[in-house]
Amino acid sequence: MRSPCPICAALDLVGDKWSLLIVRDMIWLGKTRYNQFTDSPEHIPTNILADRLKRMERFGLIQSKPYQDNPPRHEYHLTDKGLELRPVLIEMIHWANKHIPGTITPPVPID
Amino acid sequence: MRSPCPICAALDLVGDKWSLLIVRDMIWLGKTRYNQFTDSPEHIPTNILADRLKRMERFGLIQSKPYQDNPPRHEYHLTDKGLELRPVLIEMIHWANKHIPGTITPPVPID
DNA sequence: GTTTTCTACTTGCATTTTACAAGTTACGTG
DNA sequence: CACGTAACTTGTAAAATGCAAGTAGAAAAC
Repeated sequence: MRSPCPICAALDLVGDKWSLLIVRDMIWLGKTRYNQFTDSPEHIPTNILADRLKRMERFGLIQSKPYQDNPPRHEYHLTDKGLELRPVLIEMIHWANKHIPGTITPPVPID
Repeated sequence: MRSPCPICAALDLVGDKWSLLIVRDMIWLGKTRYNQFTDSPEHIPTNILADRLKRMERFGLIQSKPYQDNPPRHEYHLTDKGLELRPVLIEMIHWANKHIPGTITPPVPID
């Protein structure tokens, strides 16, 4: 930890360009599998996705459950800790819709 | 822009480990000068600080005002666009205080 | 029943970003 | 006039990111 500041601590976990987009896909689009995340319009690189899924599981934001044995495959689901990032994302949506032209209010209800 | 998604657009501006810490210092600690930011407990590297101040000004999150001519020095102040990141930060504080042990509720009132 | 496609990754490598240390420039103090 | 301070800049090593290609097994297509 860089400091005991809660904002700093949060940024240590999700302060990058990709983690919160994965959370977004899980919360509002119900995505759970590898391919579904790579299909998103931002086109996350596959090595970054693999890394973030591992990282987020290590941090307790998501949990992976195997859904077949051979070859081993898993689905990724948000834990409570991950799910509760939702208010943060909602405020980011409000802010961006107000201040960044060209952003589109999501077609799904956000709250 | 990677996509018109508001969350993605917000992350393109502040999706890194340092920008929001500078905003935090401005909102709750009233910091405006270079040295004040380097004094924070996270110890931002000076080149990163210089880069972020320029970047955030380019994005319209802050505005720099000269307060002396020779040598040229400026103070940095949040614009409305920057100030309104406050609800995002507040949700991050709530989240971290609940889910990351060792974080300390800030000594200043957050809302 | 073999070739092709699909899923879920991993690997290699070039580019970019970050981190740390040291240097610079002009002013302010004793 | 030596010394400290504010606000940077520069150099360089380390880490993160991005892109393309490769892989292994299963399922689908022909």
